[in-house]
Amino acid sequence: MHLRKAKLMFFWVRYPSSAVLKMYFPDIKFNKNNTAQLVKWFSNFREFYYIQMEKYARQAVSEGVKNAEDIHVSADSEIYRVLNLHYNRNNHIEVWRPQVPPNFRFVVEQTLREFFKAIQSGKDTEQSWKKSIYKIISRLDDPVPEYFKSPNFLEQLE
DNA sequence: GGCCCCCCTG
DNA sequence: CAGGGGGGCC
Repeated sequence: MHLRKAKLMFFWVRYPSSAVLKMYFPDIKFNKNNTAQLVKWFSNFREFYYIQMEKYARQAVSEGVKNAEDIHVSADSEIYRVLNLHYNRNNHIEVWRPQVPPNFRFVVEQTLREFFKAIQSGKDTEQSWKKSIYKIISRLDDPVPEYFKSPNFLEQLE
């Protein structure tokens, strides 16, 4: 399986269905096991992502940020660098293609704001308070570029 | 049953 | 990241 490629896909999709994943790994002969593994990878990717989001959102609250709208994420933001290090360790996208999709920055910003609002309003004390946030973020997936289907995708990363 | 997702571990 | 368990949905 192609872990690096899967991680790069995360910049576009946080909740890809197994059907979509299969389309973007045309060179893989899927079976129950590797399909479950790929799906599991994204689950793990999301966990890392949300852990970081909660961490930075709480940091914003402690720093006295008043409104969620005051939270801004740019390529220079620490959170952005942390995420890039995790999903794009060798800056494959930058060197090979123009850039990380602009919408990813937006998604991160939205996620931070949602966590911030939940924490600030004390909803983080409720049972499964993250569920509603997950639902919102799940609607922000973008189409994965066609070039991810290229048989030479991984080679082009080198 | 089968498929997903989340949670918690190691 | 992989394993295993719990719970929801069809």
